[in-house]
Amino acid sequence: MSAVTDPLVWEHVQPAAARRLLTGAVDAFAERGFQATTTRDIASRAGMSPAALYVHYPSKERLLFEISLYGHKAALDVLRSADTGPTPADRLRSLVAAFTAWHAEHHTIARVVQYELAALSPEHLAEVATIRRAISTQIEQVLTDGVAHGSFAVADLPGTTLAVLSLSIDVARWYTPHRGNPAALGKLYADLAHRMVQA
Amino acid sequence: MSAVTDPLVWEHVQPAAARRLLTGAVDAFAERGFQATTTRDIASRAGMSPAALYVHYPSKERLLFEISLYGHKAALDVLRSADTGPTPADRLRSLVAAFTAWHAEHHTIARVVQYELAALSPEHLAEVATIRRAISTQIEQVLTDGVAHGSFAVADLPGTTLAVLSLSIDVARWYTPHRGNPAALGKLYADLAHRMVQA
DNA sequence: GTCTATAGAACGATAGAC
DNA sequence: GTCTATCGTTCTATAGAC
Repeated sequence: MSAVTDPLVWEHVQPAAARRLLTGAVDAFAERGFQATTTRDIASRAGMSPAALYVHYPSKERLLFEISLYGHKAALDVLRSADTGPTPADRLRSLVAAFTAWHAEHHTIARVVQYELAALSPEHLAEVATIRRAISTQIEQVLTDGVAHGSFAVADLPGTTLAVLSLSIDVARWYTPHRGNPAALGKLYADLAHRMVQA
Repeated sequence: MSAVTDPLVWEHVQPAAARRLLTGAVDAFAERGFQATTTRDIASRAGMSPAALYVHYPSKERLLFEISLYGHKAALDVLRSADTGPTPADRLRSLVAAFTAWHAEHHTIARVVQYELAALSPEHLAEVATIRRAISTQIEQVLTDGVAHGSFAVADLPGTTLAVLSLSIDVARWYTPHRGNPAALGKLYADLAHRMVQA
């Protein structure tokens, strides 16, 4: 079962018809991009006529926003839950493993989250940008703590924060299920990120 | 002067009208994506009517292909020229510094190269895929050499190759000129990549 | 080689029946 | 809440004058 079409992921979307449209939109946006996806395509993936979409969503952009907002919240939740461990090194490894595995496991949602920001309205973009800053802060804080603790050596804090995030985010670009499993990839990337900052 | 609109970069495209269309297309594709860009937009950036585009290019996709093919060749050339140094560590640092700086300096071309592959025709995609494999091989070889030399410790060779490439490629997603200069970013990333694989 | 004009198709979104 | 039908717009690409 694909992570994207896993109904548990979108259980909070009601009624079922709205959920079918939303999961169809995730698959289509991830596969072809927002601009190349037609409302007819989304509706037909949900087994409905083009007009039925507008009963549940006022526009194609609103559908994108619902996906992007939920995806950003889910990614931030994953990071906040993973920020545990006795040392900064343990916390960083846990953060990177979880964030990377999420991008692999949910690579279709992640692709929409990371690569379709430009298609959002200015208001909707501002809303997800707030969450993006919180995600970045979560990584930056553990690096700061590691430097204070003496276990990390970081010459450029904002630059290294961005590099650690980059490593996980880029997974959404290339990942397909046949290219390794999310947990193993998370472990590898946790190791690589730790080595990047180790004193 | 923006790297993209630097006429020296596209000097080989003749006549000048074709070059103006091509640089307009690079800017538009990088800014809005291939699907969201209209032929009218490209033509107006070149100061021409929509119809004039078709005197120089048979389709919008062909314009994308010319940009993507040239961009891939330029990226591979940068890597091949940078693969120098007495030790694998020196070579890796030089490769990552050059590849990263290229993605920053030419971030608009790089964005088209890395994020618009899905809009290419199957035949054109196959052609650039050949170059992409050569790019990947260039990094993988130096990692292999470093392991044989005893200076690198790499648990997962294909996974680490991809991670090193990811770090540079993702620069195209977020880079703007106000976020640091390409050479400094290249140095930082060379250091981070080296630490990722150091024995 | 550039223009104006437009063909022909597809798009997002709406109207109104059931 | 779903359908069929379609509105009004916009798109890629072409025709033909200059």
